[in-house]
Amino acid sequence: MDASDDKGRGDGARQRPTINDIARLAGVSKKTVSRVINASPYVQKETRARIQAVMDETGYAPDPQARGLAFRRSFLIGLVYDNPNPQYVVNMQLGLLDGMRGTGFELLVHPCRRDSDSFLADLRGFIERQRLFGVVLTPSVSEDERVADLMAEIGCAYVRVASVALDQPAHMIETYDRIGGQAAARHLADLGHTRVGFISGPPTFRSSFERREGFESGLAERGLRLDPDLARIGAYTFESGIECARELLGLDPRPTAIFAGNDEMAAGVLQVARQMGITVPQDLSLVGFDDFEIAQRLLPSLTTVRTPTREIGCLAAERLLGLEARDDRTPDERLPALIVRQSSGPV
Amino acid sequence: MDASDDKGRGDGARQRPTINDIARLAGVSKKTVSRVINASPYVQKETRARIQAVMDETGYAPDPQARGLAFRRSFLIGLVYDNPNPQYVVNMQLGLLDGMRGTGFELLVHPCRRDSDSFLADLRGFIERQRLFGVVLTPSVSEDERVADLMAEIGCAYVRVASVALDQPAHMIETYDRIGGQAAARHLADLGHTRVGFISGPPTFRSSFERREGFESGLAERGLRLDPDLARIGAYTFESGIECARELLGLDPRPTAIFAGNDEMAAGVLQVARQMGITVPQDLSLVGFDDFEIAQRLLPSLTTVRTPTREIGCLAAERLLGLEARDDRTPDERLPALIVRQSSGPV
DNA sequence: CTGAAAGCGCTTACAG
DNA sequence: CTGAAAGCGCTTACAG
Repeated sequence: MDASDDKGRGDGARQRPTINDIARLAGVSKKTVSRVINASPYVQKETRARIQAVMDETGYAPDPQARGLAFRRSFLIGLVYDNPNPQYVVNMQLGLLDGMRGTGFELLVHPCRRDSDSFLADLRGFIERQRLFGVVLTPSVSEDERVADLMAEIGCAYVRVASVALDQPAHMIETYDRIGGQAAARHLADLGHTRVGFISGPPTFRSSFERREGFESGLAERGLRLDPDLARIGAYTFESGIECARELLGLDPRPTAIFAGNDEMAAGVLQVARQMGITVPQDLSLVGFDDFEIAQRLLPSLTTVRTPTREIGCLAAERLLGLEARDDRTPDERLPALIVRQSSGPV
Repeated sequence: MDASDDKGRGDGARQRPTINDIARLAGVSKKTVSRVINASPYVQKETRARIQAVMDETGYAPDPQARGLAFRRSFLIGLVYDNPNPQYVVNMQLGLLDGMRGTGFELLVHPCRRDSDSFLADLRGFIERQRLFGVVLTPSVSEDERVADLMAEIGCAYVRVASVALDQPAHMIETYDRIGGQAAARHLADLGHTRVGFISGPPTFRSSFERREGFESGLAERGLRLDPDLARIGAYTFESGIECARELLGLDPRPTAIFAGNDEMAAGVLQVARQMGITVPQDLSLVGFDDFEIAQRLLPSLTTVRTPTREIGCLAAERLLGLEARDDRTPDERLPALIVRQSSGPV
């Protein structure tokens, strides 16, 4: 087939130019065009400019499937997750796409269940079948060493998003949840609370531990400690928040403040408080974690710790693709930050 | 390269078998293997069995990139959406993946902004660059005729998910929002409400119109009509729900029931009611639409209309891939259904 | 029902 | 710095 065949095709979908068309129009071999596509330094400046001009004029874009076949590796990135929170998932996807913009890579989604018997086999099949360029792993998949081992074994690039460094820097984006827990503690201590309750996430999430550690260290800074009688283990779910809140708010004396490990559980606490006639923030201060949409929907609106998930996703994509030179953000923008709303106040 | 080269590779990642390996092991040409892969009828029964056995033993899976290159079409499906609700997006993705399971197709996500100047050009680039097999369009992208025209022009398979038939059956999955609106009206009328308010979504979503039409027809069935003074136009957002609720609940006499076009706006209504000292459901009955997670988090929990988004997504994928023969669901499972909770009661 | 040849649009390995 | 040949793993078009 020759590019001159193009004329006369009446189907409206004009044939896309190929590397051969560009080579012919620019008067070079296709190997030289290939060098321009792949940013090889071994192309004379004028030759490069001429080829680039032809590519621009014709709107040429290399075919990712053909390139992938020759490279033995696709231009696809997989997002592997088992996180149940839709807002986290969507924000992460948006962030990854931010980081991938203009690269020609595309995003494949792969929700999964880590407790499934076929979890690892499915994941392996997904990656090998598509010859993925790499994957981004989010909690709790990112905290599973079997997954990291699998990636190493099959030679798949990966970045783990987790609350703390679990791997070499090249494979990690940290969310520093500990700092968020610390901010919550300082906030409550500064409001004068001394009898503070805590509801953690489940032990299967590393963030549960990190948020607690941060909270305890923040209290310690202010000369306080977390009374073990005021600590409960939840499951990051609304229902578990309700359950733990019933216990904590049934104590006598009860805590004057509660830090919940995430917004969902904080919403449960708020509901129990209301049912028990405990007014927030007058009788009880409440702080959550995540700053998902629900935090603004609650009445009173929820003081919480925001993790910039979209920004984290962007960083993860950039790290995976080796694009971080273009990163001009200050480090602070990716750290958890306290958002003060109506649910917290002085003792 | 020969398959016998495989031994000795020490990198742990054993070379995948190719169509040539299968052909050699089965003692046939690769064209015949190709026929088995593509379920061609022109293969002798025993030959097919022998080839299939070799494929099973070796764990052979055809390379989608190589197949895609030869087919001039990838094995990728795109989800194109501009829906702002994370739960909708995630459920839709899960449903699409349900419908694609076992087919070898994968899901690419493409969030977009319909109001962007480059919206159509970006979409076209995305589809052509990846040579997508097809796309699933959800509201409000699915309601944009320019998009349908573009798909026809570039010859891309597509399925539109929308509240009402906007296209030929092969390109449509309907969600029948009208039926949901009707169910809400019947419910409120049966509870004895005659002075009912309505808050619609924005005119840019076809569902706004359909839900209202259904609501009006449901009222009409019970000999009631929607008083135009009790109707407001919202934007499917929490804030717009608050705004419209302030107006409706400030009327004298005020409505004894309100049907909000979605759960987000219903959450806004509930907040205003609470601030005004109006008790739900004693002083005001409230019904939403969607049954997103927030419906169960509210106090009182929200009576609402559930659209089975995940099931709809599964159907959309099956229609796109031509797999509907395997559909054994009853039609009713995909229809909107009223979920009665605490926010609605007798006048 | 089966196969040898050519091609999909790129890159690698080699040569100059 | 540039190019001709062979190959990536499949399918199409043709022949038998």
